[in-house]
Amino acid sequence: MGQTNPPFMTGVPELLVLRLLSQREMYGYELVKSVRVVTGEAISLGEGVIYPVLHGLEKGGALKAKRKPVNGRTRVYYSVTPLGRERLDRLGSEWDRITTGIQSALGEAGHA
Amino acid sequence: MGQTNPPFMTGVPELLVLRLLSQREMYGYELVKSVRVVTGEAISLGEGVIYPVLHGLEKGGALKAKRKPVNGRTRVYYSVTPLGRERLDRLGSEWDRITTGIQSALGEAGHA
DNA sequence: TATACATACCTTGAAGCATGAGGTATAGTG
DNA sequence: CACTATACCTCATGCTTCAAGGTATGTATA
Repeated sequence: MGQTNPPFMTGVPELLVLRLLSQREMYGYELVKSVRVVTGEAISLGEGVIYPVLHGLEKGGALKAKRKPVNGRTRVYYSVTPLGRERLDRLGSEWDRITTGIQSALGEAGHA
Repeated sequence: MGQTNPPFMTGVPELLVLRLLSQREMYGYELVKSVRVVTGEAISLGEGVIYPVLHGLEKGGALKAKRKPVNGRTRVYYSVTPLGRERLDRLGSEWDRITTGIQSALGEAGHA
């Protein structure tokens, strides 16, 4: 049944979604593919991850949704609100803080 | 009640514990303080995090425990087994893969 | 017509795992 | 005698990722 709690992934979907949407508005299905591209295929998020994150962020006021009918199908475009930008800033700082700390720990290369 | 699933921390305790123990054997209480030091105070893991990780890794054969009485108190020293080293390598690669991917995504600095 | 695949939205169950708080006990210090 | 440091431990909570499955339209293929 695969892995439900893969290492180092907690918070990553939210960070990536906020980051991508801070550059331009996108819809869920587009985000799924975009994440793969911008991470150089390193990270792949399924729709089962993206949509809940989108809904959660919207409910929290970090995103704004806008429905657009395109070719008979309906797309839901999301954009980042000012509150979402704050959240992105905070998450980004946290990301830096933690990766810097770990890099420092891993860098103590056997200088014994 | 604080945060139960803080961003970016999943898998981090295990990575740090394996990394520190790969350099020299240590006991739980010592690890708690060591993590703070080697991460430059960026990451602080409580005993409620360290001990379960230690027990899980030992049960999985990645660590070996050795009891030593010191000054009337008992210390449980842990060292990394060959299997633990493999696990550390795998976790380390995964860490690199993900951080590289995210850095790449974050680096797309508004070139719009 | 039927088949299949891409687009595009969605929900759900499972379960891992960090966290804080709390518990036990010994040694040393004021 | 109280308080702090050392040193071990367990537990409930609940967030969050994930795979799998569900609905529906458009388009290409045979």
